[in-house]
Amino acid sequence: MDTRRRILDVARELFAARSYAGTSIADITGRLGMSKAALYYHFSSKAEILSALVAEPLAAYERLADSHLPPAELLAAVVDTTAGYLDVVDAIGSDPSARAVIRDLSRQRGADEINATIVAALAGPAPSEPRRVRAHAAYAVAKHGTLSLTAGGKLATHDRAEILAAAMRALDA
Amino acid sequence: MDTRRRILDVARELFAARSYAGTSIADITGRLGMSKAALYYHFSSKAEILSALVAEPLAAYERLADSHLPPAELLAAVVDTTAGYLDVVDAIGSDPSARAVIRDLSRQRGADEINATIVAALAGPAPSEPRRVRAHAAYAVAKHGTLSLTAGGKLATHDRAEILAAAMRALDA
DNA sequence: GTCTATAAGACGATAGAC
DNA sequence: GTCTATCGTCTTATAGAC
Repeated sequence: MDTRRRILDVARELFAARSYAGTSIADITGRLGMSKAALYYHFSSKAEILSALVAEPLAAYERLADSHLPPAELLAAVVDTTAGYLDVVDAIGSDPSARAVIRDLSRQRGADEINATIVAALAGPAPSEPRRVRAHAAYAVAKHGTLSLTAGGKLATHDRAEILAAAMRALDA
Repeated sequence: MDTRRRILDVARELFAARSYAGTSIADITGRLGMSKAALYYHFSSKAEILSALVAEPLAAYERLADSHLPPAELLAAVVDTTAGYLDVVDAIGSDPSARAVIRDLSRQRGADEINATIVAALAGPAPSEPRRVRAHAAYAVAKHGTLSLTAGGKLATHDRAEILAAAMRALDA
């Protein structure tokens, strides 16, 4: 059962470097020193590896979208969720081939729709056009700011407070 | 010579939807109703299609990184460059397989390094840790905020002013 | 659980006719 | 400038032995 984890770790790393479509099963098993058939004992398809990788973070973002939290708490939750699943968000959140596979994985809402829901929650009901723009800006800070800031490492407490404050300033004119 | 443009248009669209590695030459020619051999009359390889697509926007970001503009002007230039090459940035800027190919295209600085240079310019010389965090936040607004805001369309003048103001607020505590 | 071997097809790219 | 046909390789996935 530890082999499963090792496969997922290597897959995440390679998907981040070469994308899902650009990574072959042989690439993964080659780095692990095992045969392709051995991998298929643990996973029934390539798509299932991706699915196991994204299921948890995707569900977390989905809960956020449905949380009805006020803007300040919602932004904090976006920062924490992004930091918490940093490696997966980095590896797969920006890979079109992975996103396409996830969409076809019989899932109702894709990542794009979840993002849009969160931005709408930040903007509030019947937002003015400037307010809508500021919601996009704040979400960009909370998600991509956190990502690029903590590239590779962990999010320190004082950095968390600072990025959250920046997101709030972007939201409130 | 118009055929070349039609190929690039379809390639950009498919790379955005399925990534570079996830798009085959047959996918592109299939949508254009031409044979694979016909495409290879206009481009000598798949990588050359990608290269033709990204050369101009990549050079534009590189000029920005070397511009030594003060923060306010630099952020405005990032917003305008991102909006100006919206479709390409969207299609390829977030695709790991494309980024890997571009890196191997005998180019000195990759996209990651260019981004880091711009963030460093925003932070200024010998920045404090909070200032460094704010530089990441401001760049996230200027790039990803602009991207998600104008998804598919064009950046309106008043939206441009609003996102720029949000980026400046993120930068200055 | 892991191996070797292989099926069945998609892939990038080319040859040569028109 | 575009076609059909094909080369050699890589791909996902499986069969069957250990």
